[in-house]
Amino acid sequence: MRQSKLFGKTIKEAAKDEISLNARLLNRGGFVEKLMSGVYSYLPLGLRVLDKIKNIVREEMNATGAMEVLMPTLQPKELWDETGRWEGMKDVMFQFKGRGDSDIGLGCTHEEVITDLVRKRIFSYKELPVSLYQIQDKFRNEPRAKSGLLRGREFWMKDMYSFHTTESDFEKYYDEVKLSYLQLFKRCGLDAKIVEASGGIFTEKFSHEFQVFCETGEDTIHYCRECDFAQNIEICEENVGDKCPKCGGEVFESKGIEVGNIFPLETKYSGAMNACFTDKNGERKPMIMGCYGLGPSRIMGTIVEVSHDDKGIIWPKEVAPFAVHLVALGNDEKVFSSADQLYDKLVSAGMEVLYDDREESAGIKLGDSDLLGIPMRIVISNRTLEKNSAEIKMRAEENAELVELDKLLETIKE
RNA sequence: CGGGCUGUAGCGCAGUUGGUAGCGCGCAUCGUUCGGGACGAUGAGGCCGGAGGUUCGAGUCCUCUCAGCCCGACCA
Repeated sequence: MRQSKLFGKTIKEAAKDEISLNARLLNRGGFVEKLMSGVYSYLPLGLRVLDKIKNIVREEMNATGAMEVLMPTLQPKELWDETGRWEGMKDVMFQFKGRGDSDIGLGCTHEEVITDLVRKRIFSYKELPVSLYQIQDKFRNEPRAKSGLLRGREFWMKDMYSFHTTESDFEKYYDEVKLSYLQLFKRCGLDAKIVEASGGIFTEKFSHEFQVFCETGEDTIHYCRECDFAQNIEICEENVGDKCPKCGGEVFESKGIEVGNIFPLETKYSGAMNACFTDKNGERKPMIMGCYGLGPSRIMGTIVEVSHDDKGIIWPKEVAPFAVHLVALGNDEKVFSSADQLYDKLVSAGMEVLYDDREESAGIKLGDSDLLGIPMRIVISNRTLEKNSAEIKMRAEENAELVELDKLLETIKE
């Protein structure tokens, strides 16, 4: 991609009413643009990042044996009346009239729809277990949208639902998804910790949150550094400094951003909606369910919160909008023709390259490059051409190295 | 939903006791620059968030309203 053609250029000063760091950097870099409170457009750069995150999520969910589906955003009141949640969720769900007197809601979660889908298609224990997920825009009329991409009214969510014949089969899958989540967060450059939390309206049991420790998080976690004990303070009985109930170590506190949350649903929805299967003995039983949520757009914001410096974003390799930022410095024909050639070579070698071919000053280009946070930067200038070399810099590493142009491709491919 | 702050050019801001709107950045054109947000010149760009009121006259005063941000409450 030639930067001169890229829609969404950088801006120097962020809008003053964007206080949150992720929103400021993403807005300045031309990744997102706010339309209204909690509602953002994704520009080409931002969409690339979002898509990379979604694809990581896809790969990891598929690896658990789950299958991707896509359910509607428009949903009829009648379905939600089966669980009583049309009334129960009217504060958070956008609800309005369709044709005639029909009531329609915008999807804020999909338990009702998925349960309806599965009860229409699955009848026997032979067809279970099954796990289905979707990656979709969700709508919630948040009382207070805030913190840029972290809490929006329209946002991206991956929601997965699994259906099982037995509690033990469910538990086995639930644990598998836990590991899968840890793996996908790691690939996104996030160090997420599993935290026990309230089951909310879903379950009497604990749910499990995936928390990224970060000062700007809105959750507070009590945890032990010696073992894996960690609880959201909304359910935690231990205070800071108390003994860890699991290993006797000390309890610490941290703020956290909840990037994922998984729940044992048991038969709450299958029971209410009559989603049953026939077992070996010919008995009809409600399916045992789990649900597994995470937010790709919130992950994107979280990455920025935890991975940046004073000059801009530092994208982890797997989610970066481009692998390489090729920057031509100095508006000199020789520089541009060399950079053009290198760009063509890199692209034909399959590299994802953003090529800054703009006629801008060195300061602007390098500053923008810092802001955009692409992991590897290759600089071509008169200075480097004299040495028949390019300067390669990894983001967040101070020292740049000079590499001969001819050997550059091999260097990058490693 | 309570509390606080803010709405003036695309963005950041100034605008005095009420007298008819300005600066910086950005944008356009020209010239000089070219490894850390260079410089000069010229130019375009405004329903002062909206409605009502006070006044000879409102960006400025009053009332209402809408929007955004922050702190709470909420968070399926």
